Amino acid sequence: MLKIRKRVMTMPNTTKVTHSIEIKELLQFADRTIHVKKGSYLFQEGMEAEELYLILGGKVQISKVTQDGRELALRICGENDICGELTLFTDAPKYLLSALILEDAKIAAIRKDVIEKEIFQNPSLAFEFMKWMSDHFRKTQTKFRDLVLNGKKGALFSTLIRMTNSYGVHKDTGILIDLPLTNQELANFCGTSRESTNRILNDLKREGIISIKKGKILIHDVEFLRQEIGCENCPAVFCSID
Amino acid sequence: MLKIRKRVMTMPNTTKVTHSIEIKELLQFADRTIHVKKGSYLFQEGMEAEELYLILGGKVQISKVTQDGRELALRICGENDICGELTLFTDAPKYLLSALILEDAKIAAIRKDVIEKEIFQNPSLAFEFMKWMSDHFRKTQTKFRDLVLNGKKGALFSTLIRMTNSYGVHKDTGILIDLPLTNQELANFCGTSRESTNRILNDLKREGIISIKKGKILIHDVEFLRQEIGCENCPAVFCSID
DNA sequence: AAACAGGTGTGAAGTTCATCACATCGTAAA
DNA sequence: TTTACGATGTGATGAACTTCACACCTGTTT
Repeated sequence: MLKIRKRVMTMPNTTKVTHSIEIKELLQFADRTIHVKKGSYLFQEGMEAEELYLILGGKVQISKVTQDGRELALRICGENDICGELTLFTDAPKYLLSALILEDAKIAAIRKDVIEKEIFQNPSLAFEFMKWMSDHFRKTQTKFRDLVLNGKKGALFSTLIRMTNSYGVHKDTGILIDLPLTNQELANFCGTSRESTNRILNDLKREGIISIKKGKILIHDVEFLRQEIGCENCPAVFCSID
Repeated sequence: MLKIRKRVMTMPNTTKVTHSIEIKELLQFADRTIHVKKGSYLFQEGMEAEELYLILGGKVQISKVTQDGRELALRICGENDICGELTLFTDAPKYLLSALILEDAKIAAIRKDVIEKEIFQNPSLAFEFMKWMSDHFRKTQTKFRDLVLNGKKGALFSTLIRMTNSYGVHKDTGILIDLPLTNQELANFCGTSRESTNRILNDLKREGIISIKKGKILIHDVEFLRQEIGCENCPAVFCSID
């Protein structure tokens, strides 16, 4: 049974702000464009890192695999997102995470040395890149807070809210998360077991907060989820999964 | 009772790398230098953010207070650390976190507009700043992993290890964390209750892993803590609390 | 010396969560 | 259609963690 905590009324989120106009400029420095099939890896943890990637289409999941075989999913990147960025500005050129293709993708590869040099010479690009890093950092930090402070239920609610901001499609009955997700995949984002995730989702279904159609989650009452985790309604740029 | 998991042998950490030589350059753009007393706040969540700060001496704890009054501690900054950086490159000029002075501090305040302009005009500074942001991001991300995947004990172990990297003083019996910390303060870093933290610390004492002298923790066996959380022995730049 | 305050130590009870075990469901292949 | 397989749903059990309650300890004030 869900316990609803009483909360002060909150303001609605602002709409999603993308950096696509600026970040897209990176495309001109691309070394090559590649097509990668669902199920394969764009890169894997420990691999020599010489490039970073700009997603042109498709979906890529960034995750970390632990020594004991568990997986912690961190992001799902789509069009105009950047990944492999963590290896920039460092002399240890190994990928720290793995990038699994969820949906056939078209990706521009940009050499690290090229982008580093370009950033160095182009203040405007440097500025945009810093802005992106800064936004990206806040996403991680707010997610951190949600997962650490609000237990496993908080982790799941936070993940769902973020997914609506990144991949939500507005319907008249609510917001559809346009990603095919299994319970296990969702659990990997929360650091929970598949069973716990399943139980919480079923509680939400019974309460009419969500429903599931063909493996995709439709959220009828996002506000409920927000209130449960004490959401401060930060702009959607800082509350997304990409 | 502690349960010791078997782990593969790991390599020792590299020594701490600081960015002080480069980041210190920011000092020339400082607007003013201020002295702040223990117990007061450098800034608080929600306050108008017009400056960021370079710590010249003393200690500052960065934390987030939740709606229901709990506190999540994120960093302890000391000499040459930067704080208030999250408000850069954004139009919503409010501090997102609070900065409590733990130890009388001398701090240089740098106006946001000045630093942004300077970064824009000085590629070398921009580059160093990005490097710093990038390192800082990885700290957060590895901490995230430790806290989400390894339970509350993992959170505490991770926090202790990070503290040895930031404020550890090598003694012949181990590494002394040179910070006066109460159980509650430590718990705030881990998202746990004071009691849980106390119990885990006492287990560690009984096993001879740590001992406590005058409110400061002396760690005899850091390697044990590392193995328990499946530490990958990343460089200390990415495994610290500052 | 007595009183006080903030921090520590610990049992007991209750909640949350992971794990195991197994039934069911839906879809795609044989 | 039957079989097979991956995903879902759910009880039971135990471990991890929080919460409450209170004793104790230590240094400081009166």
